[in-house]
Amino acid sequence: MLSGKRQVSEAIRERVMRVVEESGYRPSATARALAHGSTRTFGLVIPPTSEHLVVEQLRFVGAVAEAAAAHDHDVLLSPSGEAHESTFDRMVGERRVDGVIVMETMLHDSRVARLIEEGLPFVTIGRTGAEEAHSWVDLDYAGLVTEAVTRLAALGHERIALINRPQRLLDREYGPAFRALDAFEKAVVAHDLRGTTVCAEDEEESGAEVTRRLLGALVPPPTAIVTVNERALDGVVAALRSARVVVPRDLSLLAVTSEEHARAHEPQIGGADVPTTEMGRNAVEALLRRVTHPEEPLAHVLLSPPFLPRGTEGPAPASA
Amino acid sequence: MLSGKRQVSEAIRERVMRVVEESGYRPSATARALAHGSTRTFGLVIPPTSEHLVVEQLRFVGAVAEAAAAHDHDVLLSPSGEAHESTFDRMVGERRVDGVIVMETMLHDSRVARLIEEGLPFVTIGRTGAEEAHSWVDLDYAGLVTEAVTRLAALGHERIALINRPQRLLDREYGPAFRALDAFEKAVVAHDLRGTTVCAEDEEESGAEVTRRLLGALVPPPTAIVTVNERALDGVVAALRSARVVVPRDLSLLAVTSEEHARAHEPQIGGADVPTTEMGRNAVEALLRRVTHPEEPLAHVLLSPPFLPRGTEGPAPASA
DNA sequence: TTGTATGCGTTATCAT
DNA sequence: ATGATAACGCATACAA
Repeated sequence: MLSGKRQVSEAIRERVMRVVEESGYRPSATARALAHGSTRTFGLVIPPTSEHLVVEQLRFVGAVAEAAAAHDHDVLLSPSGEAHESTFDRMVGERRVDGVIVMETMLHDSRVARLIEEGLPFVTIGRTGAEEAHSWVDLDYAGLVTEAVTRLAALGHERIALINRPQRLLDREYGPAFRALDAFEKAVVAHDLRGTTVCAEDEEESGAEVTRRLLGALVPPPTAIVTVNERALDGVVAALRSARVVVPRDLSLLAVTSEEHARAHEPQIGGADVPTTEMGRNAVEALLRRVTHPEEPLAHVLLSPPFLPRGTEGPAPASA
Repeated sequence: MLSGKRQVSEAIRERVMRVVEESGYRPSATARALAHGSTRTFGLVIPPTSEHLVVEQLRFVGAVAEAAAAHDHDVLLSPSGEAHESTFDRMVGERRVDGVIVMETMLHDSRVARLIEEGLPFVTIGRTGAEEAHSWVDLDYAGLVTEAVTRLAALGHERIALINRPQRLLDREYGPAFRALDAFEKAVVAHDLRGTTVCAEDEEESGAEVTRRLLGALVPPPTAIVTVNERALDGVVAALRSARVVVPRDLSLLAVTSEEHARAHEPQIGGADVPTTEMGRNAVEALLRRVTHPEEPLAHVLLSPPFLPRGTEGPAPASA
């Protein structure tokens, strides 16, 4: 009972503190966890490295670790993917953690099912199909894509392309890819435009390749591109430059990507930020509430960062 | 004693297994850790997110998590930096882990001192000044930079620039930055060349800015650039393109960076790979040996990936 | 081969 | 206000 939960006289308190100082005593986290029933540790399920990890995700991992540290909690990593299922299994089965944050949540997610079954508190990054049933923190991809299309429509664009995340993620019903596609198609119909949607891998070369295809195969080509694929964006910019397509004179370009990444380009790419730090902080705090106050309502945090024009959107060029 | 350490008759084994199945029993990791004295967990000290994290580092974190998982171990994150010292303190002080992997090791590193003091097994990524005193996994930056300079000298280059990691890391005596600089200066002298060394932040814009300075301020400008700064490389390439400098016709460019990153450029950048996966695996296995066989010699793993020319090095242009 | 008791280092609950 | 003691859930050593 070293940690001040008891009424202690000043004298004895002094004495104890002195001994603690001198002997360099530190309580054992393991023993405390066993006795107290809480590990002061959160699990973080990260995407497999076999897929291309993006800077956004790294920043998020760091943000979670730092936010957890701010609340005196540690973070236990659990790589997901076929080969590493056992880690997740250990984490939840052996109760190594008080709660879990799940990255790259799918609309139908087996990990979420397992967590519900085990009754372990958790927060997902991105919503599942049963979004009312658990806490989540998500980015409003649908709203942001809709806004992008609306802006472009207002500027007179009639042919717009969406460069989405990898097809594999769409197939596995990855929320952001799924919702971006859905919102894009609806917005295109609403504004009576011609929309094209393509997937690119999370890598530059794929983004470049897809862009070349958009410019070459489509007749006439789109006058604006919207993308939610951070890594592909680099390739898009490179391909446009190679093709001597000047932004925004010949083509408008908007992206949902981390602000740091958007501003690293020349010109800086307009669009909305993926606020990784804020998402990490929100996730940790939501999880903490689930753990300490299970009776409180679930947290549903839908972040909608402002759209920042940075000069990469302009009026549609006179038709070809 | 569920885990096969005891001689059990087949009959009772069956019975136990059946009950385990039916009741969904799972041993508690915490209780086991307390009784057995080992947590089956490794700590991983990551750089602060306030600095620009690079893809290399993210891949390394993932690689460590996956390598640890392959040996039935989990990974506990510890963000380093002023504000988060408490996390590290908890990790080692309260013995939440069996061992620690330290990223971004400095030549004089307080965390290493602490770990030695505590007698906790650990492996550093990069060497400290007392490299014989502990296990480490490092990349041979000195050797790779030397090879780059030697190659360029053989091609007739006489003015070569090194774009290093941020000045801040040099000031704090960060090994890779330190050794790259040292090796560069020695190689330049050995081949009787004119060398220029500059630091760039870990971001594109800084790389571009530094490159513009090299091309503009130096008269005559260098005919070759060597860099160990992954993020700055993007800026270097962009600045060269803007300045209409054609690689390798006008200038040779070599980089030590992750292969994935080097190949994402057009043209692909020649140089040496930063083998993050291999480093992660080596670090985990070295740490595992320290934990299980403390009497065995320390592991000193110096990785020296092959230099891969990819067409960005050519003969020195006829002098201006 | 099998049952039983004690210890791991805390927290929490009793009496005092 | 303080001291003693029982859990916490498992491993291990010792009896049986």
